[in-house]
Amino acid sequence: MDLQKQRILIVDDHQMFIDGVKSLLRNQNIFSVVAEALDGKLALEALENQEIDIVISDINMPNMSGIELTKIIKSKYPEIKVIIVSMHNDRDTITEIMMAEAEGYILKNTGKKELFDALNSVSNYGTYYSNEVLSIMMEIVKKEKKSEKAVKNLTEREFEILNLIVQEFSSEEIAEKLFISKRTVDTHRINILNKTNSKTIVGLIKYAIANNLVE
Amino acid sequence: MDLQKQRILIVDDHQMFIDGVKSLLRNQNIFSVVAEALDGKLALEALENQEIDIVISDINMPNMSGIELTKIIKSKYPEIKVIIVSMHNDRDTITEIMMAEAEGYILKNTGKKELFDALNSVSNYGTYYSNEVLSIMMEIVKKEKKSEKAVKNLTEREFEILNLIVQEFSSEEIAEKLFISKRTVDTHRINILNKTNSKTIVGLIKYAIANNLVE
DNA sequence: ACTAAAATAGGTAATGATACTTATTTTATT
DNA sequence: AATAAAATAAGTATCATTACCTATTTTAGT
Repeated sequence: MDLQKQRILIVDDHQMFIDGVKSLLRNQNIFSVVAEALDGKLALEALENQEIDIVISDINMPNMSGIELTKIIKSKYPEIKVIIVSMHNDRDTITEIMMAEAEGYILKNTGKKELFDALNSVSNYGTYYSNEVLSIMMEIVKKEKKSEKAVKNLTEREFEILNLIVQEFSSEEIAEKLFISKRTVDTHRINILNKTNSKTIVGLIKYAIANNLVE
Repeated sequence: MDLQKQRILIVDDHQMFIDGVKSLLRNQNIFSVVAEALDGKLALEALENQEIDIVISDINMPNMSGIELTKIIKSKYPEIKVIIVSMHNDRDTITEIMMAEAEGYILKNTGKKELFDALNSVSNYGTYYSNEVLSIMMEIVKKEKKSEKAVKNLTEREFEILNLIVQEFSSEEIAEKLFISKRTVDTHRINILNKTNSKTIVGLIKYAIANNLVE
Protein backbone atom coordinates (compact mmCIF):
# COMPACT_ATOMS: atom_id res chain seq x y z
CA MET A 1 0.00 0.00 0.00
CA ASP A 2 1.23 3.46 -0.89
CA LEU A 3 1.96 6.15 1.59
CA GLN A 4 -0.90 8.58 1.59
CA LYS A 5 -0.38 11.78 -0.38
CA GLN A 6 0.24 14.90 1.68
CA ARG A 7 -3.04 16.79 1.75
CA ILE A 8 -2.70 20.49 1.07
CA LEU A 9 -4.98 23.44 1.76
CA ILE A 10 -4.25 26.63 -0.17
CA VAL A 11 -5.40 29.92 1.33
CA ASP A 12 -5.29 33.10 -0.69
CA ASP A 13 -7.76 35.84 -1.48
CA HIS A 14 -6.57 35.82 -5.07
CA GLN A 15 -8.05 33.01 -7.09
CA MET A 16 -5.30 33.48 -9.62
CA PHE A 17 -2.70 32.63 -7.06
CA ILE A 18 -4.53 29.50 -5.93
CA ASP A 19 -4.69 28.39 -9.54
CA GLY A 20 -1.02 29.11 -9.98
CA VAL A 21 -0.01 26.90 -7.06
CA LYS A 22 -2.38 24.18 -8.19
CA SER A 23 -0.86 24.19 -11.64
CA LEU A 24 2.61 23.87 -10.11
CA LEU A 25 1.42 20.86 -8.10
CA ARG A 26 -0.11 19.07 -11.02
CA ASN A 27 1.34 15.80 -12.32
CA GLN A 28 3.12 14.48 -9.26
CA ASN A 29 2.12 12.00 -6.63
CA ILE A 30 3.44 13.28 -3.35
CA PHE A 31 1.20 16.23 -2.70
CA SER A 32 -2.46 16.71 -3.39
CA VAL A 33 -4.37 19.97 -3.19
CA VAL A 34 -7.56 18.84 -1.49
CA ALA A 35 -8.95 22.19 -0.42
CA GLU A 36 -8.73 25.90 -1.09
CA ALA A 37 -10.04 28.94 0.74
CA LEU A 38 -10.30 32.61 -0.13
CA ASP A 39 -9.85 33.87 3.40
CA GLY A 40 -8.87 32.85 6.90
CA LYS A 41 -12.39 32.15 8.09
CA LEU A 42 -13.12 29.81 5.19
CA ALA A 43 -9.75 28.17 5.77
CA LEU A 44 -10.65 27.36 9.39
CA GLU A 45 -13.97 25.92 8.25
CA ALA A 46 -12.17 23.75 5.72
CA LEU A 47 -9.84 22.49 8.46
CA GLU A 48 -12.81 21.41 10.53
CA ASN A 49 -14.31 19.44 7.69
CA GLN A 50 -11.30 17.54 6.46
CA GLU A 51 -7.86 16.33 7.42
CA ILE A 52 -5.06 18.53 6.19
CA ASP A 53 -1.31 18.00 6.44
CA ILE A 54 0.06 21.22 5.05
CA VAL A 55 -1.43 24.70 4.72
CA ILE A 56 0.00 27.07 2.14
CA SER A 57 -1.24 30.53 3.01
CA ASP A 58 -0.84 34.02 1.64
CA ILE A 59 0.12 36.61 4.22
CA ASN A 60 -1.90 39.63 3.11
CA MET A 61 -5.59 38.86 3.20
CA PRO A 62 -8.68 40.83 4.19
CA ASN A 63 -10.17 40.33 7.66
CA MET A 64 -7.59 37.84 8.87
CA SER A 65 -3.90 37.94 7.92
CA GLY A 66 -1.90 34.83 7.21
CA ILE A 67 -0.10 35.48 10.49
CA GLU A 68 -3.28 35.44 12.53
CA LEU A 69 -4.47 32.37 10.68
CA THR A 70 -1.19 30.61 11.39
CA LYS A 71 -1.45 31.37 15.10
CA ILE A 72 -4.94 29.90 15.27
CA ILE A 73 -3.95 26.83 13.29
CA LYS A 74 -0.93 26.30 15.52
CA SER A 75 -3.02 26.42 18.67
CA LYS A 76 -5.86 24.22 17.40
CA TYR A 77 -3.97 21.82 15.16
CA PRO A 78 -0.31 21.87 16.20
CA GLU A 79 0.50 18.93 13.92
CA ILE A 80 -0.41 20.85 10.75
CA LYS A 81 2.52 22.42 8.92
CA VAL A 82 2.14 25.96 7.63
CA ILE A 83 3.99 27.58 4.78
CA ILE A 84 3.50 31.31 4.42
CA VAL A 85 3.78 32.85 0.99
CA SER A 86 4.37 36.55 0.55
CA MET A 87 5.18 39.17 -2.01
CA HIS A 88 7.69 40.98 0.15
CA ASN A 89 10.57 39.94 2.29
CA ASP A 90 10.95 42.91 4.57
CA ARG A 91 12.05 42.80 8.17
CA ASP A 92 8.67 43.30 9.73
CA THR A 93 7.05 40.51 7.76
CA ILE A 94 9.79 38.05 8.57
CA THR A 95 9.70 38.95 12.25
CA GLU A 96 5.97 38.36 12.38
CA ILE A 97 6.25 35.03 10.64
CA MET A 98 8.87 33.93 13.14
CA MET A 99 6.51 34.91 15.94
CA ALA A 100 3.69 32.92 14.44
CA GLU A 101 6.01 29.92 14.18
CA ALA A 102 5.18 28.96 10.64
CA GLU A 103 7.27 26.07 9.34
CA GLY A 104 8.07 27.77 6.09
CA TYR A 105 8.23 31.11 4.40
CA ILE A 106 8.69 31.53 0.68
CA LEU A 107 8.27 34.40 -1.73
CA LYS A 108 5.69 34.49 -4.46
CA ASN A 109 8.34 34.54 -7.13
CA THR A 110 9.26 31.04 -6.10
CA GLY A 111 9.56 28.53 -8.90
CA LYS A 112 8.36 24.98 -9.03
CA LYS A 113 11.59 23.55 -7.68
CA GLU A 114 11.75 25.71 -4.59
CA LEU A 115 8.10 25.11 -3.83
CA PHE A 116 8.76 21.38 -3.85
CA ASP A 117 11.86 21.80 -1.74
CA ALA A 118 9.82 23.74 0.77
CA LEU A 119 6.99 21.21 0.82
CA ASN A 120 9.40 18.30 1.19
CA SER A 121 11.42 19.95 3.93
CA VAL A 122 8.35 20.92 5.84
CA SER A 123 6.76 17.50 5.64
CA ASN A 124 10.01 15.73 6.57
CA TYR A 125 12.53 17.77 8.48
CA GLY A 126 10.35 20.45 9.85
CA THR A 127 11.09 23.86 8.40
CA TYR A 128 12.01 25.67 5.23
CA TYR A 129 13.19 29.20 4.76
CA SER A 130 14.62 30.43 1.51
CA ASN A 131 18.15 31.76 1.40
CA GLU A 132 16.87 35.26 0.79
CA VAL A 133 14.80 35.04 3.93
CA LEU A 134 17.63 33.56 5.97
CA SER A 135 20.02 36.35 5.07
CA ILE A 136 17.47 38.95 6.06
CA MET A 137 16.90 37.12 9.32
CA MET A 138 20.57 37.42 10.11
CA GLU A 139 20.54 41.13 9.42
CA ILE A 140 17.61 41.49 11.75
CA VAL A 141 19.30 39.65 14.55
CA LYS A 142 22.24 41.99 14.26
CA LYS A 143 20.45 45.27 13.85
CA GLU A 144 17.38 44.73 15.96
CA LYS A 145 19.46 44.14 19.06
CA LYS A 146 21.00 47.54 19.19
CA SER A 147 18.02 49.56 18.04
CA GLU A 148 15.92 47.75 20.62
CA LYS A 149 18.13 49.12 23.33
CA ALA A 150 17.76 52.64 22.10
CA VAL A 151 14.02 52.48 21.54
CA LYS A 152 12.87 50.65 24.57
CA ASN A 153 14.84 52.46 27.20
CA LEU A 154 12.88 55.63 26.89
CA THR A 155 11.21 56.09 30.26
CA GLU A 156 7.49 56.60 30.63
CA ARG A 157 7.91 60.29 31.20
CA GLU A 158 10.13 60.56 28.16
CA PHE A 159 7.51 58.78 26.09
CA GLU A 160 4.90 61.16 27.37
CA ILE A 161 7.00 64.14 26.41
CA LEU A 162 7.94 62.66 23.06
CA ASN A 163 4.28 62.32 22.29
CA LEU A 164 3.65 65.94 23.15
CA ILE A 165 6.59 67.00 21.03
CA VAL A 166 5.16 65.11 18.07
CA GLN A 167 1.86 66.85 18.74
CA GLU A 168 3.67 70.12 18.05
CA PHE A 169 3.81 71.48 21.57
CA SER A 170 6.86 73.56 22.44
CA SER A 171 8.92 72.87 25.54
CA GLU A 172 7.21 75.74 27.27
CA GLU A 173 3.74 74.44 26.46
CA ILE A 174 4.68 70.95 27.57
CA ALA A 175 5.97 72.38 30.83
CA GLU A 176 2.66 74.11 31.47
CA LYS A 177 0.73 70.99 30.57
CA LEU A 178 2.70 68.77 32.92
CA PHE A 179 3.12 71.37 35.69
CA ILE A 180 6.89 71.17 35.56
CA SER A 181 9.63 73.60 34.67
CA LYS A 182 10.56 74.29 31.06
CA ARG A 183 14.11 73.42 32.05
CA THR A 184 13.00 69.97 33.04
CA VAL A 185 11.32 69.50 29.73
CA ASP A 186 14.50 70.66 28.02
CA THR A 187 16.49 68.10 29.93
CA HIS A 188 14.07 65.36 28.97
CA ARG A 189 14.23 66.55 25.40
CA ILE A 190 17.98 66.26 25.22
CA ASN A 191 17.90 62.86 26.89
CA ILE A 192 15.35 61.71 24.36
CA LEU A 193 17.49 62.98 21.50
CA ASN A 194 20.48 61.12 22.86
CA LYS A 195 18.64 57.91 23.51
CA THR A 196 17.18 57.85 20.03
CA ASN A 197 20.44 58.89 18.36
CA SER A 198 18.71 61.88 16.83
CA LYS A 199 20.63 65.05 16.16
CA THR A 200 17.67 67.35 15.66
CA ILE A 201 13.97 67.42 16.23
CA VAL A 202 13.48 66.54 12.57
CA GLY A 203 15.34 63.30 13.04
CA LEU A 204 13.39 62.66 16.22
CA ILE A 205 10.03 63.01 14.51
CA LYS A 206 11.08 60.71 11.71
CA TYR A 207 12.40 58.26 14.25
CA ALA A 208 9.23 58.37 16.31
CA ILE A 209 7.04 57.83 13.27
CA ALA A 210 9.24 55.12 11.79
CA ASN A 211 9.30 53.19 15.06
CA ASN A 212 5.66 53.66 15.87
CA LEU A 213 6.52 55.31 19.14
CA VAL A 214 3.59 57.67 18.71
CA GLU A 215 -0.04 57.76 17.56
CA MET B 1 -11.81 30.76 -41.76
CA ASP B 2 -11.92 31.74 -38.16
CA LEU B 3 -11.01 35.12 -36.80
CA GLN B 4 -7.52 34.95 -35.43
CA LYS B 5 -7.25 34.47 -31.69
CA GLN B 6 -6.20 37.51 -29.68
CA ARG B 7 -2.54 37.01 -28.87
CA ILE B 8 -1.64 37.72 -25.27
CA LEU B 9 1.65 38.46 -23.56
CA ILE B 10 1.72 38.02 -19.78
CA VAL B 11 4.32 39.97 -17.83
CA ASP B 12 4.91 39.24 -14.16
CA ASP B 13 7.95 38.54 -12.05
CA HIS B 14 6.05 35.79 -10.27
CA GLN B 15 5.91 32.60 -12.25
CA MET B 16 2.99 31.49 -10.10
CA PHE B 17 0.94 34.41 -11.29
CA ILE B 18 1.71 33.75 -14.93
CA ASP B 19 0.62 30.15 -14.45
CA GLY B 20 -2.54 31.32 -12.74
CA VAL B 21 -3.58 33.52 -15.64
CA LYS B 22 -2.69 30.83 -18.14
CA SER B 23 -4.86 28.34 -16.31
CA LEU B 24 -7.75 30.81 -16.37
CA LEU B 25 -7.32 31.21 -20.11
CA ARG B 26 -7.28 27.51 -20.86
CA ASN B 27 -10.07 25.85 -22.80
CA GLN B 28 -11.46 28.76 -24.78
CA ASN B 29 -10.86 29.93 -28.30
CA ILE B 30 -10.83 33.70 -28.20
CA PHE B 31 -7.57 34.43 -26.45
CA SER B 32 -4.28 32.68 -26.65
CA VAL B 33 -1.29 33.21 -24.38
CA VAL B 34 1.54 33.22 -26.86
CA ALA B 35 4.27 34.74 -24.73
CA GLU B 36 5.28 35.39 -21.15
CA ALA B 37 7.99 37.51 -19.58
CA LEU B 38 9.39 37.80 -16.08
CA ASP B 39 10.24 41.47 -16.32
CA GLY B 40 9.79 44.57 -18.44
CA LYS B 41 12.98 44.15 -20.40
CA LEU B 42 12.10 40.60 -21.45
CA ALA B 43 8.61 41.79 -22.28
CA LEU B 44 9.95 44.39 -24.70
CA GLU B 45 12.14 41.76 -26.32
CA ALA B 46 9.14 39.49 -26.72
CA LEU B 47 7.22 42.32 -28.38
CA GLU B 48 9.98 42.76 -30.94
CA ASN B 49 9.95 39.09 -31.85
CA GLN B 50 6.26 38.47 -32.25
CA GLU B 51 2.92 40.12 -32.85
CA ILE B 52 0.94 40.75 -29.70
CA ASP B 53 -2.57 42.13 -29.34
CA ILE B 54 -2.95 42.42 -25.60
CA VAL B 55 -0.41 42.71 -22.80
CA ILE B 56 -1.42 41.69 -19.30
CA SER B 57 1.19 43.11 -16.94
CA ASP B 58 1.77 43.15 -13.24
CA ILE B 59 2.47 46.58 -11.80
CA ASN B 60 5.14 45.87 -9.20
CA MET B 61 8.18 44.39 -10.82
CA PRO B 62 11.91 44.78 -10.29
CA ASN B 63 13.89 47.17 -12.54
CA MET B 64 10.92 48.34 -14.55
CA SER B 65 7.42 48.84 -13.18
CA GLY B 66 4.29 47.95 -15.11
CA ILE B 67 3.67 51.66 -15.43
CA GLU B 68 6.98 52.34 -17.11
CA LEU B 69 6.52 49.32 -19.32
CA THR B 70 3.08 50.54 -20.33
CA LYS B 71 4.43 53.95 -21.28
CA ILE B 72 7.09 52.40 -23.49
CA ILE B 73 4.62 50.03 -25.11
CA LYS B 74 2.20 52.88 -25.75
CA SER B 75 4.87 54.95 -27.47
CA LYS B 76 6.33 52.13 -29.57
CA TYR B 77 3.22 50.05 -30.28
CA PRO B 78 0.18 52.29 -29.78
CA GLU B 79 -2.14 49.62 -31.18
CA ILE B 80 -1.36 47.13 -28.42
CA LYS B 81 -3.86 47.07 -25.55
CA VAL B 82 -2.50 46.94 -22.01
CA ILE B 83 -4.23 45.58 -18.95
CA ILE B 84 -2.50 46.28 -15.67
CA VAL B 85 -2.97 43.83 -12.83
CA SER B 86 -2.23 44.83 -9.28
CA MET B 87 -2.55 43.67 -5.71
CA HIS B 88 -3.66 47.01 -4.38
CA ASN B 89 -6.16 49.57 -5.45
CA ASP B 90 -4.89 52.64 -3.71
CA ARG B 91 -5.11 56.15 -5.00
CA ASP B 92 -1.51 56.51 -6.08
CA THR B 93 -1.55 53.35 -8.12
CA ILE B 94 -4.74 54.27 -9.92
CA THR B 95 -3.51 57.75 -10.66
CA GLU B 96 -0.33 56.39 -12.17
CA ILE B 97 -2.21 53.92 -14.29
CA MET B 98 -4.42 56.68 -15.62
CA MET B 99 -1.29 58.62 -16.52
CA ALA B 100 0.19 55.67 -18.36
CA GLU B 101 -3.06 55.31 -20.30
CA ALA B 102 -3.45 51.60 -19.87
CA GLU B 103 -6.71 50.27 -21.35
CA GLY B 104 -7.55 48.23 -18.30
CA TYR B 105 -6.84 47.85 -14.64
CA ILE B 106 -7.95 44.88 -12.62
CA LEU B 107 -7.05 43.51 -9.24
CA LYS B 108 -5.31 40.22 -8.65
CA ASN B 109 -8.31 38.83 -6.84
CA THR B 110 -10.19 38.96 -10.11
CA GLY B 111 -12.02 35.80 -11.05
CA LYS B 112 -12.28 34.14 -14.41
CA LYS B 113 -15.40 36.02 -15.39
CA GLU B 114 -14.05 39.47 -14.76
CA LEU B 115 -10.81 38.67 -16.51
CA PHE B 116 -12.77 37.70 -19.61
CA ASP B 117 -14.94 40.79 -19.33
CA ALA B 118 -11.81 42.88 -19.19
CA LEU B 119 -10.19 41.15 -22.13
CA ASN B 120 -13.33 41.40 -24.21
CA SER B 121 -13.91 45.04 -23.38
CA VAL B 122 -10.36 45.96 -24.11
CA SER B 123 -10.21 44.13 -27.43
CA ASN B 124 -13.57 45.53 -28.55
CA TYR B 125 -14.66 48.78 -26.92
CA GLY B 126 -11.39 50.02 -25.70
CA THR B 127 -11.18 50.09 -21.92
CA TYR B 128 -12.07 48.19 -18.78
CA TYR B 129 -11.95 49.31 -15.20
CA SER B 130 -13.50 47.30 -12.43
CA ASN B 131 -16.23 48.81 -10.30
CA GLU B 132 -13.91 48.90 -7.33
CA VAL B 133 -11.44 50.91 -9.32
CA LEU B 134 -14.10 53.23 -10.68
CA SER B 135 -15.42 54.10 -7.24
CA ILE B 136 -11.94 54.88 -6.03
CA MET B 137 -11.40 57.04 -9.08
CA MET B 138 -14.43 59.07 -8.12
CA GLU B 139 -13.17 59.52 -4.59
CA ILE B 140 -9.89 60.71 -5.99
CA VAL B 141 -11.53 63.27 -8.19
CA LYS B 142 -13.35 64.65 -5.17
CA LYS B 143 -10.60 64.56 -2.57
CA GLU B 144 -7.57 65.19 -4.69
CA LYS B 145 -8.94 68.52 -5.80
CA LYS B 146 -8.71 70.16 -2.44
CA SER B 147 -5.54 68.52 -1.18
CA GLU B 148 -4.02 69.27 -4.53
CA LYS B 149 -4.24 72.94 -3.76
CA ALA B 150 -2.25 72.58 -0.58
CA VAL B 151 0.13 69.86 -1.69
CA LYS B 152 0.75 70.46 -5.30
CA ASN B 153 1.31 74.16 -5.27
CA LEU B 154 4.66 73.71 -3.68
CA THR B 155 7.09 74.79 -6.36
CA GLU B 156 9.97 72.61 -7.49
CA ARG B 157 12.42 74.61 -5.47
CA GLU B 158 10.21 74.35 -2.42
CA PHE B 159 10.01 70.60 -2.85
CA GLU B 160 13.75 70.45 -3.12
CA ILE B 161 14.17 72.41 0.07
CA LEU B 162 11.48 70.44 1.86
CA ASN B 163 13.38 67.29 1.05
CA LEU B 164 16.57 68.70 2.45
CA ILE B 165 14.74 69.82 5.59
CA VAL B 166 13.42 66.31 6.08
CA GLN B 167 16.96 65.06 5.62
CA GLU B 168 17.88 67.08 8.71
CA PHE B 169 19.82 69.82 7.03
CA SER B 170 19.61 73.25 8.66
CA SER B 171 18.77 76.35 6.66
CA GLU B 172 22.42 77.27 6.64
CA GLU B 173 23.47 73.88 5.32
CA ILE B 174 20.78 73.96 2.69
CA ALA B 175 21.97 77.40 1.62
CA GLU B 176 25.51 76.11 1.16
CA LYS B 177 24.30 73.07 -0.72
CA LEU B 178 22.21 75.09 -3.15
CA PHE B 179 24.60 78.05 -3.40
CA ILE B 180 22.01 80.54 -2.26
CA SER B 181 21.66 82.78 0.75
CA LYS B 182 20.43 81.44 4.07
CA ARG B 183 17.83 84.20 3.96
CA THR B 184 16.44 82.80 0.76
CA VAL B 185 16.17 79.40 2.34
CA ASP B 186 14.39 80.98 5.30
CA THR B 187 11.93 82.65 2.98
CA HIS B 188 11.27 79.35 1.20
CA ARG B 189 10.88 77.69 4.58
CA ILE B 190 8.20 80.07 5.69
CA ASN B 191 6.40 79.82 2.37
CA ILE B 192 6.46 76.05 2.68
CA LEU B 193 5.05 76.24 6.21
CA ASN B 194 2.25 78.49 5.02
CA LYS B 195 1.43 76.44 1.98
CA THR B 196 1.22 73.26 3.99
CA ASN B 197 -0.66 74.85 6.86
CA SER B 198 2.04 73.80 9.27
CA LYS B 199 2.80 75.87 12.32
CA THR B 200 6.15 74.34 13.15
CA ILE B 201 8.76 72.15 11.61
CA VAL B 202 7.31 69.22 13.54
CA GLY B 203 4.00 69.61 11.77
CA LEU B 204 5.81 70.00 8.48
CA ILE B 205 7.69 66.73 8.88
CA LYS B 206 4.51 64.90 9.78
CA TYR B 207 2.76 66.48 6.84
CA ALA B 208 5.55 65.58 4.45
CA ILE B 209 5.64 62.00 5.61
CA ALA B 210 1.86 61.62 5.64
CA ASN B 211 1.54 62.97 2.10
CA ASN B 212 4.50 61.13 0.67
CA LEU B 213 6.10 64.36 -0.37
CA VAL B 214 9.50 62.94 0.49
CA GLU B 215 11.62 59.81 0.08
C1' DA C 1 7.30 92.18 -25.39
C1' DC C 2 4.43 91.93 -21.42
C1' DT C 3 2.87 89.82 -17.27
C1' DA C 4 2.63 86.70 -13.50
C1' DA C 5 4.93 83.51 -10.84
C1' DA C 6 9.03 81.98 -8.77
C1' DA C 7 13.43 82.55 -6.84
C1' DT C 8 16.33 85.49 -4.84
C1' DA C 9 17.84 88.31 -0.56
C1' DG C 10 18.14 91.51 3.31
C1' DG C 11 16.54 94.06 8.05
C1' DT C 12 15.05 93.33 12.57
C1' DA C 13 13.28 90.73 16.49
C1' DA C 14 11.41 87.35 19.16
C1' DT C 15 11.06 82.74 20.29
C1' DG C 16 12.69 77.94 20.42
C1' DA C 17 15.99 74.39 20.54
C1' DT C 18 20.40 72.39 21.69
C1' DA C 19 25.03 71.78 24.25
C1' DC C 20 27.35 71.08 28.37
C1' DT C 21 27.31 71.06 33.26
C1' DT C 22 25.72 70.36 37.81
C1' DA C 23 22.54 69.16 41.46
C1' DT C 24 18.43 67.94 44.24
C1' DT C 25 14.35 65.24 45.06
C1' DT C 26 11.30 61.09 44.14
C1' DT C 27 10.49 56.55 43.23
C1' DA C 28 11.44 51.81 42.78
C1' DT C 29 14.15 47.69 43.93
C1' DT C 30 16.82 44.62 46.62
C1' DA D 1 18.28 51.01 54.86
C1' DA D 2 21.01 51.37 50.85
C1' DT D 3 21.41 51.97 46.04
C1' DA D 4 20.18 52.96 41.47
C1' DA D 5 17.21 55.00 38.27
C1' DA D 6 14.17 58.56 37.09
C1' DA D 7 12.34 63.07 37.40
C1' DT D 8 13.14 67.40 38.66
C1' DA D 9 15.59 72.06 37.89
C1' DA D 10 18.85 75.82 36.82
C1' DG D 11 23.15 78.50 34.75
C1' DT D 12 25.03 79.96 30.65
C1' DA D 13 25.65 80.19 25.86
C1' DT D 14 24.99 79.47 21.08
C1' DC D 15 22.55 78.35 17.17
C1' DA D 16 18.18 77.69 14.51
C1' DT D 17 13.64 78.85 13.50
C1' DT D 18 9.78 81.78 12.71
C1' DA D 19 7.31 86.37 11.96
C1' DC D 20 6.62 90.38 9.35
C1' DC D 21 8.24 93.37 5.90
C1' DT D 22 10.19 94.88 1.61
C1' DA D 23 12.44 94.40 -2.81
C1' DT D 24 15.09 92.81 -6.91
C1' DT D 25 16.09 89.46 -10.45
C1' DT D 26 14.88 85.17 -13.24
C1' DT D 27 11.90 82.27 -15.57
C1' DA D 28 7.96 80.89 -18.02
C1' DG D 29 3.58 81.62 -20.44
C1' DT D 30 0.35 84.45 -23.61
